[in-house]
Amino acid sequence: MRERSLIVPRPAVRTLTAAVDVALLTPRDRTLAVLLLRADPRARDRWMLPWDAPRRDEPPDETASRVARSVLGSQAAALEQIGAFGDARRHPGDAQLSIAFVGLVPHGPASEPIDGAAWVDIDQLPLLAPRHRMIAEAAVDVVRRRIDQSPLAFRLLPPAFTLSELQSIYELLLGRSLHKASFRRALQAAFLVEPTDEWRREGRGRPAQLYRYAPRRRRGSRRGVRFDLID
Amino acid sequence: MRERSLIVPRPAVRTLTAAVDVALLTPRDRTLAVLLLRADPRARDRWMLPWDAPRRDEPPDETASRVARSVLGSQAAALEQIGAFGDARRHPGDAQLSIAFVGLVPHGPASEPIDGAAWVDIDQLPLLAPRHRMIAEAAVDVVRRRIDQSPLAFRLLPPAFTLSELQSIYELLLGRSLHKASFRRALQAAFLVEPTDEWRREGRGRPAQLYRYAPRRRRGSRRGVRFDLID
DNA sequence: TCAATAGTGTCTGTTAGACATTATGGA
DNA sequence: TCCATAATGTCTAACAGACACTATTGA
Repeated sequence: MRERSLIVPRPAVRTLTAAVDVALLTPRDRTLAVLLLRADPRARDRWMLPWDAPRRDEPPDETASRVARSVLGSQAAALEQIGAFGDARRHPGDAQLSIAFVGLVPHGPASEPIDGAAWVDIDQLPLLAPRHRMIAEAAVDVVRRRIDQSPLAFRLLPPAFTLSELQSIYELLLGRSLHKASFRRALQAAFLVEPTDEWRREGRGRPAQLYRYAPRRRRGSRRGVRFDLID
Repeated sequence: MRERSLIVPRPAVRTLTAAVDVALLTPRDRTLAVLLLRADPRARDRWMLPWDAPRRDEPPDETASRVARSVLGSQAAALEQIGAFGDARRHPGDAQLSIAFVGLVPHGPASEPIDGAAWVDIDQLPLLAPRHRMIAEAAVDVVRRRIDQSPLAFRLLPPAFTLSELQSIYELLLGRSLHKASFRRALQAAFLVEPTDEWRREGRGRPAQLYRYAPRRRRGSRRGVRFDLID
């Protein structure tokens, strides 16, 4: 049967044009916003995601964090790869392949973008290259899907936050409202946060205690399969 | 502030060498096995994942299914992208960038590989290029993480299967044993399978009814956040 | 008959979700 | 005082997990 192994000859690599594209997300009002750059200083209605080509021998994740730093300033967002996109959809630099990353940015003064950039509501994307629109939507998708598996919500909040703010983030990402008492019970059981001795008052109502993210132990979670399918 | 926008000049793409690497997984005994090819007909102890370069204008997922077909025959495995790997770890074709895919193959006669290929226990990987070892491990990781979010288990089984087989797959992927009655209750509540009127007897013991995958409705699953963290 | 596996009924401790109540601020 | 928000206590239905039991085959 040696002939059959000839079906798979030793392959050789090919070159293609590649770019690293970054979708930075932040909570804004009641939805998520993505950071866009003007694609052209003269065209005021064409936008793009921050992106760049990898430098020589630069791994994609380093390219991504370099791109994120260049638009957010020194602050380094926590980036995660979404995947590689290489179909016919057009990229603003006509890259054949896009390596896409998503980053979560806490809402606040640190998230002020540079000139020429703007936070845009994810449900109201302007004119974007098809590849970039696809990546922006995939970024939201990835975050929504991983929210219950890793502590992503805390990356969208400043170091100190109220439990109501935390719950809002979860509701934003899950796309549904949660029961307050249950939410706090689950939070307490998970040992994810600890209270500070600060309180915040805003407007009327009782002031809220501030908490910080302080994961103390992984919950055993020795439970059966739940079959909570998404698709 | 027009000067600040100069910090982000319009980027240009670069070319790099790329490959599409495929990790095909199948259940085997009590663990997962990955399909490996001999890296060199003369070297009997050097192996590699199936891979190839994308053809001109061929999207990565098409390259991946082409590679999968070439080693599995006509059968098309359900492939999913793992991500792009581009660090210094060496690739057998010295590709700078790997676009990695994972595919799930049901155990059975259809999974017989071509000559020069072999299913290898995932815990006993032989000598592999570092890039490929990384991809193989990431493939298992991805599958384990998504098992409770999508019906991956059914892709590792033939169209008709017993509930004990299904439970074994879940136990294999979750890495722990499940309670039989609870497992079946959860399965029934999820409306994922339906019984056929066939039964299978093997060796001693009562014959098992065969089921087929037939998702009928998405379970409401309107439950609070569980905070079942993985990391 | 025994051994082995499939499949089901029942009980119990846990918990998600609902509801109500108290606490504490501003207007 | 009234209203708004935070925070917590209690109840209940649902459910995960444990156990026991029946069912059906081969040896």
